[in-house]
Amino acid sequence: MQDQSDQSQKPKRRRRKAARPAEIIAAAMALWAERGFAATRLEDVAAGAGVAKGTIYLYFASKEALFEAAVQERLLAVVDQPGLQPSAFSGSTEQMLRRFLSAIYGQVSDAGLAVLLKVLISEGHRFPQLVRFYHDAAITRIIALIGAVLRRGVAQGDIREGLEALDPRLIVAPALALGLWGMVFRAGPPAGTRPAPTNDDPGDSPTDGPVLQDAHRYMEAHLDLLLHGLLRPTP
Amino acid sequence: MQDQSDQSQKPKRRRRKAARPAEIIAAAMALWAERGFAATRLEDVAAGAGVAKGTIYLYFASKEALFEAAVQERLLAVVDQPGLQPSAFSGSTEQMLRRFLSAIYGQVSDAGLAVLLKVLISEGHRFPQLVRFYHDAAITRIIALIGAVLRRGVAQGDIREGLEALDPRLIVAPALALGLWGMVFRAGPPAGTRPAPTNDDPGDSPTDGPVLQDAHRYMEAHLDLLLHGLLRPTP
DNA sequence: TTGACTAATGACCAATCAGTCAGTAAATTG
DNA sequence: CAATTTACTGACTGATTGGTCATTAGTCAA
Repeated sequence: MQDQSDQSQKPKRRRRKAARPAEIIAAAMALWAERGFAATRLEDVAAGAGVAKGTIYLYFASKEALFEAAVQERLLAVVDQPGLQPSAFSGSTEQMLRRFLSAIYGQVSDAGLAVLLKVLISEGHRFPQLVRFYHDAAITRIIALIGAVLRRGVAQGDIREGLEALDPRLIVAPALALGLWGMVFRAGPPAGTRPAPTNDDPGDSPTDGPVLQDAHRYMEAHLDLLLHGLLRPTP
Repeated sequence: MQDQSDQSQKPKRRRRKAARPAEIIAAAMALWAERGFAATRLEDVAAGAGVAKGTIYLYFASKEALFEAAVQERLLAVVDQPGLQPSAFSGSTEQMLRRFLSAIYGQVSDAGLAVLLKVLISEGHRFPQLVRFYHDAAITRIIALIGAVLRRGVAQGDIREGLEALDPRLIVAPALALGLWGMVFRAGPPAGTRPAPTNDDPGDSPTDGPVLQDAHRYMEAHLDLLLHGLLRPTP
């Protein structure tokens, strides 16, 4: 224990009404990322945010409401990303796609969005209205954006005809998959949790390295694959 | 289910040691699919399987063990899929890829695998050894398979040079994304965002598994995108 | 300084649920 | 047809945790 004999600073409680909600959401998301939604106790969220459990209920009506608030807050940030604005429609198809994918990968490799995705995937049934909101606010918008990029590319003569109607999910899928991959395989057990400390094989499979590091390379490969496909140009 | 109205009048209990485990796993997976792992009570699993809760513990040591058994059983079935055997290495790149993707989509659009994926994504932290098993038994193998297809395609002159080292996850990602998409949005919002459904083209894949109609079109688009990319061939 | 207001607390409550086990009844054996 | 075995049952329990609320204390206007 450090001394707090100093009479003045550091009161045990502080009233910071404005800052609490964001802090609580941040703490909650950090815990959801590592333990999942159901397994995260509200008491731990409180501890992480430096408040007591009751305080959470001053700002959020329930555990579900806390998650809904997190999605709301986070999703708007995603959609307002500069690379996902209509201003992204300019230049060559490659430029448009690169701008778009950069924005998407930026969000997806950020832990924040991946956490919400993870919870939505596993616990979505509990939040039907939230799934709907997510669908309307994010999915629909992103899909429309990709559709626009495709249509513009075709109009410009860059993209093969007929691909205006390509399912836009095919374009984003690798980015989503990368984010989820990171959540599932990121740094297995922290070596303290498992009672079996048998130092196994080096486990340096080339495919599950540090995700953040080669996310950029992955994205470049993704872009190249999108643009040119696998086949080599016929002479 | 038919009830046997034979000489014996339907005893309240029946002893069917051999059939219980599979029935329990099936009931559990059905519930996990709709409610998730944590939210599924063992009592409901028991009801779904037509047994009492205690019976589950005759066959599985714990709730976790039940999930592990489900993964084990299901994963081996996936990997033993004919399209995922070394015999898939023959013919043109398009043939190889089509065979491979058919197998993958067949598994992914089957509810069984998607459920396990869903639980692994959300609850993976609880099953580190299971994540490892999954990684070793399925991921590594599938990734190696794709790597082989790529290398062979390059050797045959079909695939652009340099793509031997393409991250194989880029190839499977759209399939996984489709499976998860189905889990999150199934019975969700109506597809107002999808392009016009041009329904025709009876799914006449000869040896494919049961791929749903929508998934089939998605897969064909995926394959086309993989092979040719977006750009139109330069004249 | 004081009093009023209210943010913040944490002990407590009630509900949930994984896991247990003494007992029951279906099969099997002699 | 007992006697024996064992698959099966379901009421029970102990631990966990979402949510409550009477109490405490930080803040500020008068």
